[in-house]
Amino acid sequence: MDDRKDSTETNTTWDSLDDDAVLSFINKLDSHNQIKKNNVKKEVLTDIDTDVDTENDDEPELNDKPQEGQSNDDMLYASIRSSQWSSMNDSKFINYVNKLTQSKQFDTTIEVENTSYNDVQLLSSPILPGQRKIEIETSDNNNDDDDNENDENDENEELPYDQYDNYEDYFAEKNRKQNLQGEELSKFLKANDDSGNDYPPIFKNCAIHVNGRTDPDILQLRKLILLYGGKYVHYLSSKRSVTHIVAENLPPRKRIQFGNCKVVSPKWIMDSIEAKRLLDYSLYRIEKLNDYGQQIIKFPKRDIVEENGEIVDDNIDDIDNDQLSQELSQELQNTGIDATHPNFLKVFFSKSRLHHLSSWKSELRSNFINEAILALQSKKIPQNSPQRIIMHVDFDCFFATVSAMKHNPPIDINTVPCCVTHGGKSADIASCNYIARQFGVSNGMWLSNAKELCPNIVSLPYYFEEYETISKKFYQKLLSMDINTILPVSIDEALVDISYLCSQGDQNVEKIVKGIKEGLDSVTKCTLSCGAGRNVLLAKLALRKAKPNGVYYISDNNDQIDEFLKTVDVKQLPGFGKKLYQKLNTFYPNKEEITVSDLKKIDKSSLINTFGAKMGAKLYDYARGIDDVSIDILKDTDKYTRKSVNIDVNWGVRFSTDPDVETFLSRLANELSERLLNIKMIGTSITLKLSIRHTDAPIEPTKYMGMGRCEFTSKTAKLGVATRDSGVLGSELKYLWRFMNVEPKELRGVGVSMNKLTQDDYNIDNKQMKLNFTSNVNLKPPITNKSPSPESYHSPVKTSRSRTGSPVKDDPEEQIDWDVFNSLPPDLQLEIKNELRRRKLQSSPKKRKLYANDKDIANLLSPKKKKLTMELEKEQYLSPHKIKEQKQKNIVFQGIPVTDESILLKKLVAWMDYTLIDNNELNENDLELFRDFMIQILSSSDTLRFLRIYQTLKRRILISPIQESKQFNKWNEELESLKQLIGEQPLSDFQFKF
DNA sequence: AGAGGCTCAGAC
DNA sequence: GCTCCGTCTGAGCCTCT
Repeated sequence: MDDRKDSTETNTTWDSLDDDAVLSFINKLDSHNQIKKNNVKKEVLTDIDTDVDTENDDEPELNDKPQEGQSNDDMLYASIRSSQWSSMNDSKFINYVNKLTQSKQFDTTIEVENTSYNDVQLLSSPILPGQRKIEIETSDNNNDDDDNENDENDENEELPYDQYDNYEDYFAEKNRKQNLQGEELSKFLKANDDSGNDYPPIFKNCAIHVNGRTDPDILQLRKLILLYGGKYVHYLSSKRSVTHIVAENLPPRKRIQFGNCKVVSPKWIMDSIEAKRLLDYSLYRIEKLNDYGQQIIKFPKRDIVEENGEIVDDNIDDIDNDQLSQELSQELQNTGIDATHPNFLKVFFSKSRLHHLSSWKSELRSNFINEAILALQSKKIPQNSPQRIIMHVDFDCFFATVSAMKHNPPIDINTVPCCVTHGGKSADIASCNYIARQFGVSNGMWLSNAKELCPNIVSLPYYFEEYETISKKFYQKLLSMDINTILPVSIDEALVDISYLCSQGDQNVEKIVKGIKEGLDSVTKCTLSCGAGRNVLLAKLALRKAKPNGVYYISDNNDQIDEFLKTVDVKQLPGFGKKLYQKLNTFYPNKEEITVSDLKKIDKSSLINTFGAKMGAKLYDYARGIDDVSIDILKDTDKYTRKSVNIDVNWGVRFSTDPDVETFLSRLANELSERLLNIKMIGTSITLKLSIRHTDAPIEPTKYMGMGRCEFTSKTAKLGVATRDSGVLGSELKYLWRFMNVEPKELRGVGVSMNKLTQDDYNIDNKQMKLNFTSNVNLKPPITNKSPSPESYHSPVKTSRSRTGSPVKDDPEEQIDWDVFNSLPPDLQLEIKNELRRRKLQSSPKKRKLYANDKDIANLLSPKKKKLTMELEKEQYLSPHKIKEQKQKNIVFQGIPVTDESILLKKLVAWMDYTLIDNNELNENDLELFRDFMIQILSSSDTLRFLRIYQTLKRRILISPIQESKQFNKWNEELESLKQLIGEQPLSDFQFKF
């Protein structure tokens, strides 16, 4: 089975083969393996649904009714006990498992029991490759449990089920035998292991082996483990794939293949060559975190250095079992990798080309520009050249060139069509070379589409570090020249003022530019192109002409410029995209290609009418070759200071519940806070941007984990105080999320944006500031090492005027020392945040605008909307014979059917908060409507739902920061009377806790 | 008229 | 086997004051 891996690794250089050769090679191997497989009579259940055993005689009935107070595990085990599962054959068992696990009664989140490593008895150890052959005498002395043996032998090897009265006894006996085997193996290994390695316990009783990648089956597998009684699962994972899962305390059962997952016995592990290889592979790889950081077991005494330079901590005592279990269940919960994973952001950004592009750019804008300013100032280049010459220099298909060069073996960019992608059919092409472009391939295209156009195209991986390295050389080289100024455009592109250089020597601009290009070529070992002209516009247009691998200069002569512009397609103008083209098209409805000369014919006022004041004027100038944009970084420093910090995630966003989203928002807040810290800035305005699946778009877009067609919406909150405190940002984002009222399942993208930025210098100044809201919260002065001024104890809230010594109550400008804030206990923090919110809502009239949203509960509860609801409610009396479900659908509150429970609860909670926290009036009519609604639920015998709603509100009111107000009392009364309602119900078989 | 929020387009 | 569709800026248009 592993022959394939070996031969590919040792005998073949994959990279030298073209796609076809690789394919035929793989096919050969596959057919070879197929033959081998067919010689073995074995049940492989790859497609469970289609292979249903019709003989269901001994298949237990599934009890579909979940019972109150039982955990999922309880139910599973109860289900196992009550069934004769042990007497089933594999196919029946799997079938049964499937039914069980696919039925809705099992939550997908199953707690994994924690065990400490110390409690685990070392019964066996992994087998090192190339070591002596292992021979172990086992009690039943069967040697046929390896991969090639057949099922009937397996059957014989099993303990006879019928000899045992119950599962427990059978289990105990089987377990005893297994343990015996394990002990012997352990003894043997200990006796023969002279390596001095102290391996952690890996195998106890049984192992589940997942042969291949993480896939949707993993969830099923997780349940399977539970069904087998596995209490704790270790899993060893390599990059992107779980290769091995080892579960403790699995009751023995013969090997089972489940999809591509296997449950194997320890004996199999002992005997199987495949297992040894797997272990070897795992042991080697295990040191490396997989993409999502699910590194589980750390091996001591092994000095393996992580690829990206991080040295893995080898201390086995550091293993955090809680975290381990958590990560594991998280992994198994997710059928794919999506934004619910704790490490999603980190991994996602590390692989996102667009993110890299952006961070490189901002890095250049801050660090490089500063460096360049110093370098340029020290050079004292005369700025009084007779003519200004701007050069736009850019790598030819940068990513493709560098990836091809750094690939092993290197790809000849000039002969082989290639592109840079993550691989896969809907992977975006980040960059493709000019050979590929001849086939019609272009950047941004999906790989599958590119392959249709160019079947031989080679897909290269990203080498982000290499791009940076080469870019550095590029910029250093540019800086070393006598340039007037330089404006970095992106990692591979810069605008350079070469006026001074061109005024020296023989003053042949084209020759000078060519010299620069060749210098850059040789430094970077790539090819670049340069365009030059009297301004940025012309430089950019010239660059288009120069590409690839060339230079072009538009002479500084009005006639020649006009001549050049005539033929230029308007789409080449910088900033002129699809939408502007559509607008321009109204002037020339039938023209195929609109050129700049066509644009020039349109008078200025028409342009301004069509494109707006600024854009119209700009286009008017562009048509005449005029562009006065400056690239002088020495002069306009203000222009290059950051105005906003954004985080956008529009890939992998798949949430099912509000808490999922809120957790994610917290992570975004942390990330945002970190990024702000990096640039030492704070802000007063935060925006939440949501991408919501378009109603016409399919639930799952064609692009894997993509966003598909979406509608966009955003909402801004003013913070009232400049901060980057992640807690504040997080709760602000959650607050916005709540008010935007979006169904979590429909979310396809989330973005946050921090605006109104200022340099963070207040942090240094105000270490001593304290918090205190005298009315609500009694704060003890925090203990500080330094002795604060007496004043700071009494005026802990910093106001703009407090500096001058007269703190003013309720000043909206108040500022909080977040360091002090963070040192407070969480409950106090919460109180303070709520207090802040209350003040802000009252002090900032803009905030009210949130309530003007027509989705908001406050408006839904207005009389106009109420009528609508009444009409909806009337409908339900029209058809008395509807089935229960339909009847329930007609129980509606504010347009939300009771069946949309999560939306309903969200709305109710928002309503409650609106009245409690934000201290708005609780309308008597609204309350009545709500009461009617609850009574309807109760009379439809949907007591559980009634309870859930009740309990949600009850919990909410219990944690409400406002515990004493008119509204609070009203709500309390209302909930109390709802509670009474249940008491009147005839149904008494429910038990509830209030 | 000016300020500010939301949205969109465009660039890499 | 899928795949990493971010981030900044400026303009236009709207509403509120």
